Amino acid sequence: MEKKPYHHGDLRNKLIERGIEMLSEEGAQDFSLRKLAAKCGVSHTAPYSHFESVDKLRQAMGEHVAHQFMEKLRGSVQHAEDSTAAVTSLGKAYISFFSENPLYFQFLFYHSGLSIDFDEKTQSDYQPFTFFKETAYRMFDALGLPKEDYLNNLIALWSMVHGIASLLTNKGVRYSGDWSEVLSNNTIFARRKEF
Amino acid sequence: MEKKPYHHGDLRNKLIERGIEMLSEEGAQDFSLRKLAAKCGVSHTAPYSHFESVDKLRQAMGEHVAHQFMEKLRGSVQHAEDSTAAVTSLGKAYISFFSENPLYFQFLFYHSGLSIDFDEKTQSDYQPFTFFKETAYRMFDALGLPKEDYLNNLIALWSMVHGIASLLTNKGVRYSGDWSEVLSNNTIFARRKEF
DNA sequence: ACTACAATCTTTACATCGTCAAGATTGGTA
DNA sequence: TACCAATCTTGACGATGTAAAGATTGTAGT
Repeated sequence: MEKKPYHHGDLRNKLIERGIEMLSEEGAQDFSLRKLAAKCGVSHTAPYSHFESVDKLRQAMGEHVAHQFMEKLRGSVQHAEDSTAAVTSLGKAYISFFSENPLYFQFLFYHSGLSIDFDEKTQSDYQPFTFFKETAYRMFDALGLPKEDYLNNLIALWSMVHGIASLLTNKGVRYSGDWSEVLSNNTIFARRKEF
Repeated sequence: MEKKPYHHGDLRNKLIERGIEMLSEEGAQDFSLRKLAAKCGVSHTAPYSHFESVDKLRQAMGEHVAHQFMEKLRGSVQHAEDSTAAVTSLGKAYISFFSENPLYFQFLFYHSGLSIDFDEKTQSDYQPFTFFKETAYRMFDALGLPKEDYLNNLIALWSMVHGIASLLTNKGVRYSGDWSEVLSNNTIFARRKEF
């Protein structure tokens, strides 16, 4: 859409895109403003014309990644037969997104300034969590769950999916099995009367 | 046990302890070797006599925190009536540990060099995961689960607990409810036939 | 008791980092 | 055409992790 806002090129967008590239290659740890500026062929302070600090840049990069994430989540429920199937494929999409880009997890949840508010009734932002919530609540409706259990079950579901993503993207954790089946194949929660 | 290994004091241990203090106060982001050295009253390169790099220091700090973590987990199952109660209070201890020290989560799982191997049959180290596994398997025995479901259910349980800890320690996530009840009060996993 | 040695700590130096201030470049606009 | 404001560069600052060289000092060997 908006291109070449100025004479030296599309720096703002290039910073975001090459920044995310850099992230995928080197990790959030080794990311640096100066290296990124060099990779974009500009001086080390040029980014300050577009972002007031490196944190604001990270935030913009985070929003970009969050957008990709959302696209994946949205696409995953496109052809779901019912609301339960929608939640299932949503969870799998959540997990496979980070499985494909392990470095995005750390970045998205710890460096992007993203926020999730479980208390807020109306989540205004175009955010992954809102979408997850709506999809889950539709399933809860279909299952006829008591309304007062909605929030707790939403968080339980989200925690499980998020926990799987957190573990599979952790370099210190090794598991040769299929992470996306953890959600499907567990039987223990159905067995126990109370934890 | 081993104290004052040399003439200027117990620097190695002091670095670890004050380092963890610093962490609790300022967060893993603002941690710095030089500030820590200053806080210990030594020059900024003195730590290099005990740790070859800042990452090795973090690793040692991680092991120290992991030890505290283990103490908490061990204590939590001390008076459990049966194996199911043990798993429940273990999960709650896991969650409340990070609830009390939110900054430890990031540190322990991303900066300490800790490793968890779900594939390994015999986990040799004195590690939280091994303990969690043994406790969970004891419950699976009591419940008469099929052996081939053990690993998958272990990971499902761990993911849920870990996911809750991950969310509650995330500064971008707000939830005024009680995180430690998420594990207990969910009903959705018991309801669904298959995800 | 004296001498070496090795562990510990200090000083100095360097490259890299994020950021700030001042000035140069340049496209659009009046 | 002249100005302006957005964009980019140059140079500098303090903070960071770390390498190299030298000083200090407890301990071991004679």
